[in-house]
Amino acid sequence: MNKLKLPNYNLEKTLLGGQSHSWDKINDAYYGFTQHNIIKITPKNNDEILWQTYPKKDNFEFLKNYLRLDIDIENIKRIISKDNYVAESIKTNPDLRILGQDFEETLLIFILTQHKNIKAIRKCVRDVAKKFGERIVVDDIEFFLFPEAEVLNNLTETELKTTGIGFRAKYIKDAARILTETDLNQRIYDLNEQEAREALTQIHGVGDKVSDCVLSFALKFDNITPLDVWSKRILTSLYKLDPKMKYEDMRRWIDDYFEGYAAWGGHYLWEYVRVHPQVLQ
DNA sequence: TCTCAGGGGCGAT
DNA sequence: ATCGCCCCTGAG
Repeated sequence: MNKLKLPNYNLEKTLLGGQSHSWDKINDAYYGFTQHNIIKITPKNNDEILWQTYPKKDNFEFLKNYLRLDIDIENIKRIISKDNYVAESIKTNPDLRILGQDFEETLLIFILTQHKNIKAIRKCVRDVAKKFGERIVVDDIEFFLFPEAEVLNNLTETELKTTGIGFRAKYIKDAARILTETDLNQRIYDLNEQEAREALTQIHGVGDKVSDCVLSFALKFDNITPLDVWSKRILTSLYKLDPKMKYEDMRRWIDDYFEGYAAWGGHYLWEYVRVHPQVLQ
């Protein structure tokens, strides 16, 4: 295991919160899966971690990028502390972070999240991994990598549906096809916000919300936060926005409000009301 | 056992 | 611009 100094990083809220569905906490350690590796992180002494990646060991470049170790969290918290709701959330969820997850994995998984609750999402993501992903054993625990687009692309819609993903199967199929047959996977990193969104919404089954999940949770657009039903409730109920506002106008509003850090401000609010839905009353 | 809604998006009006 | 429906799963 490698040791890393990691003060002010809320592993619990960051890894087990709403931006990733790939982590489990088992005996005080966090285990996560991607399309390429299993990551184990064990908190130690409050301000450091022990970590390892499998099967390719010691992949620090991956970890550094995934945890976004270069972020100045204090500065961001200062910028987004605009009101009591955010301040309260920072207290409730101290040092919650935004991750830099893999593009392809994030896209595929958030396609699966449509019209599901968190529990169902976690189950169905694991079902897909278990059925079509590579098995890796760490600490005598069985994990599965999330399958690559190329693997999914070679499956029929019927085969995909054996995992219980229902109408999302044809969406996964179209995404897998585009990821396999085009260079989107490389090109996406050179695109600006508008171009990236256009490229993503070309995929059948990917709309505003899912593409914003990808922009925010994978592509590091710090000014974008996905506006799902909960975020919309927050904006209309707490911030008195008109419920009939178009998605695009709400997105512009929250981007402006958090001065380019909507990914962070929006996520602090989202985690807060998820734990305390009564504040929306 | 049955009903119902759930981290959206599509296709028909 | 609005609205029913999509396939499945877990909660009540």
